[in-house]
Amino acid sequence: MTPTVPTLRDTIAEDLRTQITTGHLKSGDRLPSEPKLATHYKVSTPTVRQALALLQAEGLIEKTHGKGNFVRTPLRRITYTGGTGIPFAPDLQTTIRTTTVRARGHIRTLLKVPSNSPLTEFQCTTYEGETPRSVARIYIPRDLAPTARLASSSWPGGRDVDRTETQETVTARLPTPEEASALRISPTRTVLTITRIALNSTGRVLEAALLALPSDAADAVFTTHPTLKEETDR
Amino acid sequence: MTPTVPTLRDTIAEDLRTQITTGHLKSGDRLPSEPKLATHYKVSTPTVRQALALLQAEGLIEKTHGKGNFVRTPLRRITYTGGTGIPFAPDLQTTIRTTTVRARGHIRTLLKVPSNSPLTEFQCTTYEGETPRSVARIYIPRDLAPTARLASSSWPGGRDVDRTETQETVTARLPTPEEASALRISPTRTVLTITRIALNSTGRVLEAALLALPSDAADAVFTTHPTLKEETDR
DNA sequence: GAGTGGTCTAGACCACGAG
DNA sequence: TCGTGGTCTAGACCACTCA
Repeated sequence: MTPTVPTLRDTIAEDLRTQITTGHLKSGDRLPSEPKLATHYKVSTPTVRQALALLQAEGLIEKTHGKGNFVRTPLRRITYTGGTGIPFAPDLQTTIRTTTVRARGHIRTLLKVPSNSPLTEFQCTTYEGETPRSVARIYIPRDLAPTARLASSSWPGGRDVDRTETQETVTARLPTPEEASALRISPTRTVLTITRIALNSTGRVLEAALLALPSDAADAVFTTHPTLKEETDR
Repeated sequence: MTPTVPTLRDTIAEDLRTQITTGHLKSGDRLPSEPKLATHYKVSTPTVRQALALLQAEGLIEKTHGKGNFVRTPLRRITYTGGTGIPFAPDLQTTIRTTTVRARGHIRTLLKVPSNSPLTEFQCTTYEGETPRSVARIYIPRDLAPTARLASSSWPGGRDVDRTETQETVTARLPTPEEASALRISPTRTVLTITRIALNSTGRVLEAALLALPSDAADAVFTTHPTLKEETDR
């Protein structure tokens, strides 16, 4: 059903796609310029551009204004592991900026703290070489925040306090302009977002974290060992 | 930095967006036709269409060939809860088709079974009224599959066997053509995919599940209660 | 300055939905 | 049949990159 006739842009995209996947066009290669592709395929440039937009959405090519269209070097996928701090992979560097902010809006709701109560905000960016691979904002009530050992390996709001539960919500959406520029991706490329809150045994929220990762090169992995409660409460 | 000048399509999209969010245009309303919008904004129709494409990507409007562009009735978000069977929300109906297939390719790797070993495949679609909200393919080695009680509330591969670990990988990507038609979404709308495997205490894979949900109306929630092992192994 | 992609125009024709 | 959106054309001009 719905055997719709492939459009010109689809057939052009399909042709380029096979050239890429068969290795005819290699990683990092520059594609012919758009006018050249247009004359080659005997179509107008907008049609070529629509085909390229498809390949861009699939993550196969990268467009750079003034330089050309390039076969995308496949990014190694990075993995966010549930319950941990920030995405992890070998050879990732992380920069962290720490500021103090006042609780408001969504963050306040997540942390269940009064309005304007002081929070420590960690702005984390993970890099692979020069390429940003994830951004995170982590908020911790200031009376819980570690102060002097940010450079240590232990994570803020981490394992030294009793942390009994971590709730993580995963969604995909278009990036905010800030996220797009921080990750250096096009505003049309979706990001995988993770909203995480950590609770202690009294139900107090120890931490709220908002993470964003380019969805075409990121996975989030969660491993659950069912507890007795989960086994019985249904 | 990068205070790029907003383009025509951006300003048009922004105007329509505020009209929608302020309630000027209500849920289900038909937008003026594209030529009318073009004359109203004093641009050409392709420019209007680019603006509409942005709103479509954001999930704010729905385009229907031959009928018009409509403000999208915001879909209630559905939630997939980590470790469970399929997405859940009130008033969701589920259809399940069961077949027997032979293990091969990716599925075989996930289940760690020999090639061509028999599997029971559950093809699940979750509906909210007439609207499909999730699709799932669940594979279980046939010797583990429940046979006579599919209609019961217990889930295949479920809690009656010792299931000690569930690993779930969450990604976002463009839907396959099959997923797009099954979910009745445009092939350009990303889906949130969940790949889940369940292990028993011997490490045997009890189940492999592939789920896909439209990412603009779905969340995946994972709650982890750290075990002693997780606490200590770092 | 040469070459590239980004934006936009002002049309054309086709395909779909509904009366 | 009519109005709608979908596809496509053949240009124009601007903005960016690099030599």
